[in-house]
Amino acid sequence: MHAEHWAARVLAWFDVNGRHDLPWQNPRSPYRVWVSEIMLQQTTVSAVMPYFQAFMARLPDVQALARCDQDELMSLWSGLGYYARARNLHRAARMLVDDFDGVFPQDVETLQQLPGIGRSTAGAIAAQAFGQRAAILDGNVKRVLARHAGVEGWPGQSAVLKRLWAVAEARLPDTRQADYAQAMMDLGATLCVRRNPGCAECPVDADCQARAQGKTATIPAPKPRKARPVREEKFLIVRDAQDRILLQRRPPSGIWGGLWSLPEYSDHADDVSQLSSLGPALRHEFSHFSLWLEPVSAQLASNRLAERDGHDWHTVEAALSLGLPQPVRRLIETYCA
DNA sequence: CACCCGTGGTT
DNA sequence: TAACCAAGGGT
Repeated sequence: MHAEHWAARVLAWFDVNGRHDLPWQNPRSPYRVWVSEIMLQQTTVSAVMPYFQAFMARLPDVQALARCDQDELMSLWSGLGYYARARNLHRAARMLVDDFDGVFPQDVETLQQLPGIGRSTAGAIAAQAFGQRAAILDGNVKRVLARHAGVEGWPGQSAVLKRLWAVAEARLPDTRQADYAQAMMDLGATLCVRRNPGCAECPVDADCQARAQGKTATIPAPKPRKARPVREEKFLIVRDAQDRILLQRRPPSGIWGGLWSLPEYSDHADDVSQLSSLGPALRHEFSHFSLWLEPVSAQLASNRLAERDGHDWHTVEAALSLGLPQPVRRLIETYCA
């Protein structure tokens, strides 16, 4: 496989069939590419689109992001999930302003030292924002290369991953780095999809190993799944004399880190005098467990809970403008509005 | 390496 | 419905 023969076919396909109108492509700046790459981790373009637009309208450059406060950032990220990404984005912005004079580094090694930027994201920024000859290896590219080169096994295994990186590096062209990176992702996202790939329209179908061996359904191998434990928790809806609700800021790391949420009964059993169910439990899926959220109206035994650090009364309207986890937002909309 | 970390859409 | 899937990185 000659790199230029490979890339020429991919790029020719991209020119006709690729995505050229994504919000972060025009205008394309290092800041916009960076934010989009972080937002797009583990999710889909359609989910990111509205978040990206709102984010850019409010925080148009790295300086604005660096000086934005945590609550506003979490409000902008609320509902997008994986909130550590937002916290890392914030930290990286302050590093860029403080240590890099607000100017993005252009090389993969330095980019990778910023929190939230791993090898693939560093490659994506280097290639797309700066035209560097850098490989990316996100889920799309893994699928394309694993199939075409016939690399079997689950890409989470280090040996498989290592082979895929080697293939990715070996096939880099000498020109059009930004287009090539986008082309590979587009090929994976629109044609070389997980199920029922569009091999008939594929520009590299002729020498695809998985295609030749009838293995497109098994390459790449899926991640081995484990059973998800199920947990349940009573979420407390407590009102004060002005009909405000009690919220608590969650710890800075862990599930929903840094977001505002309803107090949970298991944390505050001693402070609650009366409980009454408000409705059916709401099921929420995390990547590694399931949670039943039980909406419960509660009376406080004393005002000790409300006076704790990180606890505050909010009107329902103010609460809904905060950075809330999606199921908590749903509970408040359903039972407080 | 195993686990942690969300959410919405499909099958 | 449960399972699976979608532009990963941190610990």
